[in-house]
Amino acid sequence: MLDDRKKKVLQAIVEEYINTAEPVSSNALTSNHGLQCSSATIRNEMADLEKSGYLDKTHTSSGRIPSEKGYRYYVDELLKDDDISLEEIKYISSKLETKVNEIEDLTKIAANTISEVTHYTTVSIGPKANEQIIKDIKFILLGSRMMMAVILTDTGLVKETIIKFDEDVTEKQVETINYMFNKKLKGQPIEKIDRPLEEYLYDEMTYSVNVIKPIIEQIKKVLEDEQIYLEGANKSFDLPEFNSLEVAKNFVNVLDTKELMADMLNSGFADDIQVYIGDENPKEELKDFSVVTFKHKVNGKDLGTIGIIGPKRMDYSKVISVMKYINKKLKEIE
Amino acid sequence: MLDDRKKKVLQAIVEEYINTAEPVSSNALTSNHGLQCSSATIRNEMADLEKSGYLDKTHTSSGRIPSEKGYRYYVDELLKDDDISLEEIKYISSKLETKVNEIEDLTKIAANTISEVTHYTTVSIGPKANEQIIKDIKFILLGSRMMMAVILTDTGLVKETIIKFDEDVTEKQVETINYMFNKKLKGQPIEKIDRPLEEYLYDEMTYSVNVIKPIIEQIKKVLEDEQIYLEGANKSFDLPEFNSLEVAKNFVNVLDTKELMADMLNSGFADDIQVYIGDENPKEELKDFSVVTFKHKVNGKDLGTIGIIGPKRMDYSKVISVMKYINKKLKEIE
DNA sequence: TTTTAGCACTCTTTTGTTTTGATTGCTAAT
DNA sequence: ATTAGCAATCAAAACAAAAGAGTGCTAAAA
Repeated sequence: MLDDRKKKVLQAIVEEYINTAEPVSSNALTSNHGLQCSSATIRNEMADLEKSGYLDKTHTSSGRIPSEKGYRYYVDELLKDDDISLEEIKYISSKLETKVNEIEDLTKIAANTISEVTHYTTVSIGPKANEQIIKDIKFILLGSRMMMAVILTDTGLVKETIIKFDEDVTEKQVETINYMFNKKLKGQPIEKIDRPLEEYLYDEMTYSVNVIKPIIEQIKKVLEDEQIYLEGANKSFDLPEFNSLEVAKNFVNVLDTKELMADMLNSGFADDIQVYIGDENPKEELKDFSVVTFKHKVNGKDLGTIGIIGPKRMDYSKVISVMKYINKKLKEIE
Repeated sequence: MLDDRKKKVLQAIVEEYINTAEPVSSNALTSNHGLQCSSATIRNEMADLEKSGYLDKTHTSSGRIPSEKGYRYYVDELLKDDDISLEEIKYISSKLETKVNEIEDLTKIAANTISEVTHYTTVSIGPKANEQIIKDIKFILLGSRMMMAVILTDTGLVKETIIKFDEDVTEKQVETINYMFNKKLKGQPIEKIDRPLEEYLYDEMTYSVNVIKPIIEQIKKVLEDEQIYLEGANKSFDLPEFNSLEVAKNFVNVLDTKELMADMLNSGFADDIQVYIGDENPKEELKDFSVVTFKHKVNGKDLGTIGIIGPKRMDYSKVISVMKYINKKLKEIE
């Protein structure tokens, strides 16, 4: 366990490094940071902290930088989670008051707001339909061989898709389809749109496979479809760590890989805020970055996930404060 | 006017520079490129070409690189537009055979294919609704205060949107709305959904402003909405010009600015392929890049636009060949 | 008149060396 | 337990020299 002064030193180093991106020297900590001792004493403390793995050196005679263990300790034990100004609160509130017609948009707006307030890159993904309960399905004929299906869920999610057919479909058929789908699916979870349902419908209805099959297929497809939204990719490029071309390239690569982003946002089951520091990231490609994710849930139902990607030297304090505040606000809206 | 040998020299330099990204020396051109003369002669030709503005030097004793005028001449006069292999043709064809339910998807697939074949970053934007003719509008009640509007146009474009109300809306009202909108709009261009229509509807229908207003507003909003799709942002980072942090940063900035991308894709009225080299770009921010855009049109109706963004040292030959082929293929599909 | 060989000159790139300065770790004094 | 003092360490900056690639020009050859 770290004694009080060690905690203070560690905290000071983490915060200083987050601010300056430069290794922190023993001297730098004597001036402010409320440490009442000489640089020599701090040097001793730093040596200890390094021995226990909380700090790293870039070379023999350099100042210290936090190790991943150091960041972790900081996030778990030393963090302030109310690092948010009145202006920021006002700004966030006003942004979240935007009227939205689709709940996905709320997640997008939240992600956009987080990116603006924290100056980090965010990614977001809409609600996962799978867990939701079907409230209503509507089929609308848009042409002789084209139909739209609209699925409404208990959380207010609306998913619609166009379905095209190789043969004509009549108004009458659509009515039956409407009736049958609703009879079987209303009140059921979305994953009930599956193979057994398809078989059942083949039996019950006299229409050809050419009608039922595309409907099921297309609905499944649109429900699985995970659209990723990116905000402020350019913001990261102003950070000094992105002066290394390798890091910058890696970053663009990561952002460009939609599957990776989706996996990242879907990993972690927690309802709340998750912090992944460097190697803690489930994805190898993210090992040089820190990721903070937060799932927007209501009654255990996923309404979308937002992730911040930044350097390990991320301003965790600010990020977590902002996320907590937004989380609170979102819950109020529901 | 350039004589034959000068053309050959210019072409060789452009192509060599596109390949190697290094200033081209007089010596490099003697070996291959079918020039039957010594390096001294080539040096003289190069000096001439530089004097006429087709070539630049990076410093006094360096080889030459094409100037923007040089690239322009190359694109206008020296380009081969059938620089496409059998494998590429096969690959493109197979990709474009993918069944799509919405025409926007076709543009996305084409953009993705172009990015894969050329290894450049592409951006794409869906069809502009404005110019299209309304074929049908459908309103579907999704709840007591929620409605969906679906607009179908003559080119097969389908746009749908959710509209929420502050008061209850009845099935009966929806029927009237359906009737009125279709009566006024069927066969009309989409821009007819405007203020005069709104006024007319206020007069004709007895419903409150609270119903008509959100419908018109939301429909207008969704029709104006321009979603930009990005493909292969990471590919550009493998190019040597992106070793300059400034260029890389600029590039990410540009891609991140959706409005800029939209403007870029919307600029230029031509039906066909447009090449913007460096300063020719209508947007200042793109002056270090070359952009090739291509509008996918059928009967003069916009079905989406695709843009390639890359270094000025872009492989115009390949890019234009691929675009031409894809353009041809797309026309076949319609 | 056009082409080419030859060579001095220019400028970048690379490599090596020295200097500077920040910061530590350790020792001995407080 | 803390601190002042100082040698040791190492990165980064500044400087210098050498190497190499390529041109432009001149004068000879075609």
